[in-house]
Amino acid sequence: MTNAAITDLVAHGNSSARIAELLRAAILHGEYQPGQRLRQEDVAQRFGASRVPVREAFRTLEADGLVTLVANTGAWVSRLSLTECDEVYQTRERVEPLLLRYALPHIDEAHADRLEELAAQMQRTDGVEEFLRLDREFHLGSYEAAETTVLGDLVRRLWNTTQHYRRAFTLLLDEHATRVVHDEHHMLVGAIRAGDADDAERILAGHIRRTRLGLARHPEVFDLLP
Amino acid sequence: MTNAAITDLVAHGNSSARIAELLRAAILHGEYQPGQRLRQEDVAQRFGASRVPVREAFRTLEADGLVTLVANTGAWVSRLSLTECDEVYQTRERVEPLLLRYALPHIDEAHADRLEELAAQMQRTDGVEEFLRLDREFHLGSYEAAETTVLGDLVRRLWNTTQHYRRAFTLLLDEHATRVVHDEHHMLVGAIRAGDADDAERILAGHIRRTRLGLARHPEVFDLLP
DNA sequence: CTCCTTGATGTTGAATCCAATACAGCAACA
DNA sequence: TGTTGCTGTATTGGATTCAACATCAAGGAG
Repeated sequence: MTNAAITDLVAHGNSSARIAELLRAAILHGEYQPGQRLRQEDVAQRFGASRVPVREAFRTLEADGLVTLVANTGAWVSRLSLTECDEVYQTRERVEPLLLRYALPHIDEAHADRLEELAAQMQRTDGVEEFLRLDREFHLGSYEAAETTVLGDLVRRLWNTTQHYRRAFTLLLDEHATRVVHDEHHMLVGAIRAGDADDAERILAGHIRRTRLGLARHPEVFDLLP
Repeated sequence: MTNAAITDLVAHGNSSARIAELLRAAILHGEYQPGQRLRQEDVAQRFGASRVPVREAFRTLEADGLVTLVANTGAWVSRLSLTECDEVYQTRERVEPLLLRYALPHIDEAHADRLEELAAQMQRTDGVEEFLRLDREFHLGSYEAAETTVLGDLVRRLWNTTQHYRRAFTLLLDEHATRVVHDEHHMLVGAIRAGDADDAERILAGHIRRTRLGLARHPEVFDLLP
């Protein structure tokens, strides 16, 4: 979401749900960094509300894993350790292939074309932010057709918690690694087109696993973060 | 948690976290049924607090999947459809074996003995509530040693969302099905003792899958709920 | 010089009060 | 008779106000 879009929304009606949404976007966008303290008063002022709905928004984002609350003390943007990050990736490795399986039968030709186009765009871009956006759109886009309730939310949450670490990690990708990533994206589209759920699951699990192992080999990623 | 324990806690200091905890326990204990409306004023009175911390507790439980909030309208105890329930079980089938794998290397002899004892107790009991309590203690107990943060919470949440359905489903188990469940529990302890992660994963996944398929064969479970 | 106590200050947490919204019941009309 | 519009009431949502707690700095005792 762009900053202009955020500002637009501020003008409209107030609600803790709105604040949660905007604050989530702001955190994912990198406006607040992991470990940074969130003062109720500041956030309230920023969104033109009182502290009560802000506290409710904090509770929502806490459950999303984006904010860490400590009673009588304060709120911080969540900060994952290397092991926690690894844990999230291991979980994603198990869960996302299942979600893709749910989505598979509902992905039509046009949808697959769109995914392929995203993969191609990703290959052409140089910007890190652009890459992150496209990658997110590609993967979450491939799950979009799934008619699930809990599972979809769960996966989105896992993505959100690692957003900052994806950004830092992307900076460390060498040419070879990048090439493999792109190859896997195209293979994934192929399996999706063929409607081969087992194959798609295998490729996706491998894709996530590769990222996880890459992350484990580059613990310095965590030094790039504040 | 017993009702007495709940009442004890009411007397102590107030906080939205405390209310969330007590309300969670009350819902899981069956005091509030799926689909039942939760009025802020009622809950506030019950726990001797004002509506503000209750609203925060609602937000927490919403993220837990126990409460469903509709803006400007109200809060209800979450009610899962058959497909949603199936979805949760499919997710558990993927995720819990991973958590068990995390726990496995930290389970010592004494811990395994305790699990075996729980499995044996479960075999001896006739009461549904007792069975549910022991089953929960057995499985979550087997994960207890895992030094995880997100994954453990995630699994606990999945268990919570299906608590009412587990209760209803247990009532429908015939003698044969019950026997298979007990067998699998003992096989699981065996694999845990042997430290065989692959085998333990396989058994646990099958165990959860069997329950899921049983649930799918007995859609009348959902008629037992209000 | 170090460690503990003690107060000042800022921040969080909760209660009360007020506004806005949804809902039920009733009435008027086609 | 069924539908639509209106009004009163119950309930939720948010702002303000006040209390409780944590943090930090300064000062005093060992």
